[in-house]
Amino acid sequence: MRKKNPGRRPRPGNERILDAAEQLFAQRGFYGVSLRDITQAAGVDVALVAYHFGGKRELFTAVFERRAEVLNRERLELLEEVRRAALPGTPAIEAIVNAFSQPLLERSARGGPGWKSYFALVANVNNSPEFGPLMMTRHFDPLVDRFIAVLREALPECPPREIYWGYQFLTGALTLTFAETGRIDKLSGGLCRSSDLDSVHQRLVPYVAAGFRALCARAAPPPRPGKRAERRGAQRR
Amino acid sequence: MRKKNPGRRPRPGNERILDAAEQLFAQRGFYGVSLRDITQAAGVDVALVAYHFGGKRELFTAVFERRAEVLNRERLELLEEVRRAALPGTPAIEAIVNAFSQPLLERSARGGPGWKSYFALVANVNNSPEFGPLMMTRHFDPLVDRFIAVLREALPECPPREIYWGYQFLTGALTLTFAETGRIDKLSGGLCRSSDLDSVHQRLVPYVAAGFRALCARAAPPPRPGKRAERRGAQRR
DNA sequence: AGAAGTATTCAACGGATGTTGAGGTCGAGT
DNA sequence: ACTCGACCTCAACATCCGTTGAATACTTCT
Repeated sequence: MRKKNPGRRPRPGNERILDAAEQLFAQRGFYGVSLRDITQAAGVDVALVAYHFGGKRELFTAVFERRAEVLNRERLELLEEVRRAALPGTPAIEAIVNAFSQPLLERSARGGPGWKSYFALVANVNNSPEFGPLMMTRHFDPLVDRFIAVLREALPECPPREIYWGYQFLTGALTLTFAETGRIDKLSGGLCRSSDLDSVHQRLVPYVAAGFRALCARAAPPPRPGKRAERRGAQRR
Repeated sequence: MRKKNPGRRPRPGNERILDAAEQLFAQRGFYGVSLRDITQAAGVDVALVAYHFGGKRELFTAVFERRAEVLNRERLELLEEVRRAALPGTPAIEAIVNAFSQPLLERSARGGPGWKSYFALVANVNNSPEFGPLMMTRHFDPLVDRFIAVLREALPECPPREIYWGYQFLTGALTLTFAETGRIDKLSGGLCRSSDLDSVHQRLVPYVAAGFRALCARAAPPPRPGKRAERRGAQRR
């Protein structure tokens, strides 16, 4: 299993296929790309896909799995670190949300074009009724479970249901961000740029943290049962 | 072998095609569905697509456009009504967000299967780098501009940029909701149901409103120079 | 009833798709 | 020197794709 590197072709065929597939799948989805598109972009023969991966579907999941493991390990470590640092108390919501989203945004912003494509692909998969439930659940649920457990520790009076919904909204916001469709660029007349993931990160964390707190406040109204406050804005922190 | 109209054909061919295309496109995206899939589901001949719409692409946009107009009119009316009702002041953030999302969630929840598919399709398009910028911009931007203008009136001290980001997060959360992938059902062990859009609505509004306020607070820290002054790199406008 | 126009079907086209099997190249192990 | 197995190419397959033009059914108007 030696890796020869004849300068012409810097990476072995299977990795070149994964790279090309990553970019194209992210751009146009599973059905929008043909194996010939992929192998032509990778500079290899069509049949290599069957040889290395078995078929188109397996290639798709291989692309998806390639980076998931590294990612989840890093996020889990960061989460546990945040949790330990806060002992004997519990971390701030901001810190938890940060541990969840920062590794993603960091890699999408500065991890190179492969990572950028990868997150666009994840965004695609996450919103797909066909692939979402299968692939996201299989590769990300253990991490998400842990993340939600820590959130529950940090918000002990908040019904779990509220935390799940809060997580769903967080994921949605993140997902659209990763798609980087450039729509907000046009909408804002250039004031915001989809690609400016640092701006996103600075804002997403407080946004989501405030959202979580609002959900908790809604579920457990203040101890003093005066008149029903209805939907007035004055939630206290 | 002849299908001679068993029972009845309640709708003309072009609408049956639109209905079938709506459902299938929502499920598997533009490239994941063939014209034969669609016309077979609609019970008509393949060639009818070319006759009525011109081609597959045009059918796709026709599906997208069909419900956009009605929807935007209703949302705009609701928004203006909310604005008028608050005069001479400005509406609460909650009311504005509600005017934006309630017509969507209401129709997805109780508008019938066509509407449900439609929103899943919009979710798909919104996250697509290929179709998103074109189709969303063309059909929804005027409404979004108006919505953001009202938000700016209601948050006069908030830099516009923050409002655009807040809107982006709102759209992302809404979009994932419409996809109804069922993932949160599994994650929560049945505690939450993707299809329970009333639960979503009750929670999305306070979540997003709190998020907007947090963004504004972050951009314009309180006038009292207390402990929070150390945030350097602040974005003054 | 007949003409006109619209709606729908039929059959076929060239091309693209995913997959397959047989063969080729090349380095490593014996 | 020879084999072996990993990696890759080539050519072909059956099928499906979107689109097209001509033929047929149905409606409407006169």
